[in-house]
Amino acid sequence: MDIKDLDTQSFMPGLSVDNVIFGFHDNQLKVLLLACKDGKHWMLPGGYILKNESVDAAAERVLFDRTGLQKVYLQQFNVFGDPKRSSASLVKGLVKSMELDETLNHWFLQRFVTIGYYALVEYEKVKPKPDPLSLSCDWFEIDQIPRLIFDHATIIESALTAMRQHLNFQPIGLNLLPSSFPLKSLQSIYETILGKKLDRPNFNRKILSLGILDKKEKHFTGAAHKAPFLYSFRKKEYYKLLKDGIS
Amino acid sequence: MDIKDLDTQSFMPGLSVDNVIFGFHDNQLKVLLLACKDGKHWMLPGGYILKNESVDAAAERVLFDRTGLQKVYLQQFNVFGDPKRSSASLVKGLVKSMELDETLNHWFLQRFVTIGYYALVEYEKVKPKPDPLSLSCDWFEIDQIPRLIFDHATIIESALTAMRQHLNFQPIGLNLLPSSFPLKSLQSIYETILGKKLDRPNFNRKILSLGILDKKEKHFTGAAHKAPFLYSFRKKEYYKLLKDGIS
DNA sequence: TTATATTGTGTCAATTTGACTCAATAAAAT
DNA sequence: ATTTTATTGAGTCAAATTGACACAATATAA
Repeated sequence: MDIKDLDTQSFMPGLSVDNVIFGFHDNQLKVLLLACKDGKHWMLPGGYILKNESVDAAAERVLFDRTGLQKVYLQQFNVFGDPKRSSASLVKGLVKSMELDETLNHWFLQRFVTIGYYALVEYEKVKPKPDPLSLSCDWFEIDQIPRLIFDHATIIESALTAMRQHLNFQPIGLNLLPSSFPLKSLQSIYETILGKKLDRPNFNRKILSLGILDKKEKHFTGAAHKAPFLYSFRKKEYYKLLKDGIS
Repeated sequence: MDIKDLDTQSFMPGLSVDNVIFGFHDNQLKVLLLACKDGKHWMLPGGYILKNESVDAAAERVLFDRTGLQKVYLQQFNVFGDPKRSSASLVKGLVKSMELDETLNHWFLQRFVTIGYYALVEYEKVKPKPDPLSLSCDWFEIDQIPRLIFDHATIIESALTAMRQHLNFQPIGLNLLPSSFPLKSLQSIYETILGKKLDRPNFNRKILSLGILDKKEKHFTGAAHKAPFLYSFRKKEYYKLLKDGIS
């Protein structure tokens, strides 16, 4: 997005998209956030919808602009349409800190309905880029989220709930893990999303029975224990399951 | 909605809600549709969002205006945001048939992103009321849907898919059936939504094990077979399951 | 050589599911 | 009055799945 486009009527008024971008690193689920220029708040990577652009394409564009990634799992999950979701006083502070042309104020001060998406991306492949309205772009552990603007904390909560439900009838992990990985990493993702510990033998049995994994070579981590086997996703079978649903 | 409000800037531009309202009658799942004034198309009950109204509230208002019902299950399920979802030529025909003031044309000719909701309502309680833009309001069997405008057929398909998935971890039926009903009616709802036949003994066992039903008196239908027992939902337990999810 | 941590396999009972059978019964047909 | 028909609801049983463990294998550190 280019700020100067805001007053040239390039975007649909009153509508935005916000992406909850999940990555996985150090056996932790992380979320990508942007630092507001007021130095006090963080926010979700979001943006507006071009007049001739589909809403899905806008979400993909925002994802690409912040991460450089394309063609990853990006799922619309909820619309946040409360007229009071952004407080006027906070917006005014933010707009002031952005030092924008006065004529742009009316854009930011309007009411926005935002469409929430969540994305699953490979942490290592992301090159976080702040947008023109923010100072920096960084990963945060899911249970150490800083102070967020508006209802963005609610949006993240809601994304987690949606993922938790999708997990029941969709495979997960292909866009979240590197091309090969130990089973334990996949289990940790499930545990973090579900918010509970899983029994390893039972998890392995279950996930292997889906027929979406290929066993590869052993991986010597240097740690003082048996080396785990690495696995990779069988993409064709994975996408088939994603489409048709589990069981 | 009052048509004259359209040019007084009462509504959020470019945004609408569309409700897929499901009812159940004659062992058939039905959808409530409105007849367009062009005499050729039908459409979903939809509307616009007041400047100071939440999106959910707008969907509730549309539902109430068409059915007279409030406080029923109404679930947001998807946003339809393709810029080409409404064809300009069709819109022009529709606007012409509505014989509106010329100044309103710009409202209908703009691009709309619509937020899809589906509702489950008790068929017998609905008093279908056409809106100011339509000729009539009627129920249609789910597999006998007439020609619809725009992407409304896709929206109905998508609502069914969403329901099918929700069925896996949510109870269903409370707002779709009268206060007491035979188990077979509930089974028929499940069968219609899932699009497949279910084994009666197994269905009964499963649904009764949820602990959300109270057995009531026998109901003599006048048919030449054993009279079925009626059941009613235990509302407290039903809503708890709706909130927490099944299993 | 032993200790430690973690992996992958194996077991087994409990639970759930799928595919059936069958007796009960409300009304119509004889 | 008796038989027939259609449908309900209970019961059975093997197969599949799940949950809760035990345990052997093994990569490195002590």
